[in-house]
Amino acid sequence: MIKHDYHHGNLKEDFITIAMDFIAKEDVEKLTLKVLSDATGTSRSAIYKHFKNKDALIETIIENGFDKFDAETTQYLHDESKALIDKFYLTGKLYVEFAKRNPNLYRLLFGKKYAHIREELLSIKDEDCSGFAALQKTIEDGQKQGILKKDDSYKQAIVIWATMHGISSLIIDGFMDVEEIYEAMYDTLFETLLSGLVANKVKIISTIPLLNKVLQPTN
Amino acid sequence: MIKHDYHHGNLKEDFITIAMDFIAKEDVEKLTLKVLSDATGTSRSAIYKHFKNKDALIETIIENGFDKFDAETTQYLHDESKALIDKFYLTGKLYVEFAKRNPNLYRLLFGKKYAHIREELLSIKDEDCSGFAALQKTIEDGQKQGILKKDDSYKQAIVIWATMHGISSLIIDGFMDVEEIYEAMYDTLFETLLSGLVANKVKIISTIPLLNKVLQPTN
DNA sequence: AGTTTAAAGTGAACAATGTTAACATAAGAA
DNA sequence: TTCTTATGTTAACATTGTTCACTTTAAACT
Repeated sequence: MIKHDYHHGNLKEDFITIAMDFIAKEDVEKLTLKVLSDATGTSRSAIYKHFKNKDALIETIIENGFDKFDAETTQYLHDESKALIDKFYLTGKLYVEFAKRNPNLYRLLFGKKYAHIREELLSIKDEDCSGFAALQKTIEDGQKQGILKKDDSYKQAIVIWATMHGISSLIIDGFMDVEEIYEAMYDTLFETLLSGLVANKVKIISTIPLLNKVLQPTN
Repeated sequence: MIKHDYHHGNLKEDFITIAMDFIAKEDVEKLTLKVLSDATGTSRSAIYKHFKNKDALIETIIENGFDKFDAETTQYLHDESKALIDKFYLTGKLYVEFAKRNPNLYRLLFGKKYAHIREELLSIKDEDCSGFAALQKTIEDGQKQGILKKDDSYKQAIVIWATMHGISSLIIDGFMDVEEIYEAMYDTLFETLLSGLVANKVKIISTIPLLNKVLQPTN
């Protein structure tokens, strides 16, 4: 008679940790319940005592994923020691690098497959905590300081987001030889993007040499 | 004894047509072999006489999909009756609208899931046929005409592509109330993007009022 | 302490999926 | 006509998520 380890203790937490670790390495499609039961040494159906179904686990992963994403990408937006323009440059870089470092998680958070779960989560969460709101606020600061064109800050935030999302997606979905081209590509992209956002005839203050060189008023 | 319809005739073509039609309406994930066998009135394994496996069918769909994509998005790049700037504006709009009209196909063509198939296909195909090459050539024309900044045309093409891919993905993957915001959003995005690409002190010729208003030299 | 109860495990079974193998039929070439 | 081959069929398989009836154990309540 086999002695079973009933009452594992913190099985729920283990499932979450294992799932997060798995997604750090492989696509969420390959995360099966068998992977989880094998890793925890439990039976295939043990997980159903802790999550309603697989989607409920994914929901937790997405929740944790957004926390991780916010923690790793928004820091400069709240860092008042940084010049405003630099906030955009550095935050954008953190964004793309997060996607590069966590391609499977990024796809899980921003892809279509689990959009229904994401929407449910984001509708519950306090929207003011999100990175998007912080971005929008930074844009509004830029407008007040005369650095950015006075325009709908929501639209401008979307423009910036779409650009970063686009380059991130192209990179992690296999359209670019990442290590070769990434650095130069990001700078070109950022220059182009910001040229369209900054107000004319304003001297840009930045500690990043590239930005000083490129974004000075032309007249 | 049931009379079976052996030798369907053009079953392979039917599978392809049905699959394309299916993806026009639903996600490729839901395209199962059962869907195909039911739709053709054949057995579950009939498809294996025409395709090595499911991936081989998907490969055909992707191939057809790229043909469709090129046919529906690149027309203005070769239309010499259009002003150069308008080519970008109109092509970008066709791009986003293709994604909006064919979200499932767009995701299939540009997503990660079948990237291995896409890469195999694109490595075989003549690269000069692709829309990207046409975009790059148009950029080079713009540089020669002094309309666009003289820079690496490959990088500039990536910037434009990333921007359009980004906004398209955000829209079809559920981040925007599409009908509400799309038109205005696209214009803002395009203005911002193009401001960063055009050469300064050059009068832009366009038949699109928006572009005339926004992109004139400021001095 | 002893009993009850509920939480947290187990294994067997389901239907749906892609896939393969053995078999059946029909069409065309010899 | 006969043989071969293309093109179909059915049955079976492993893997997937999921449910159900059962078992065990920790803790709560006399």
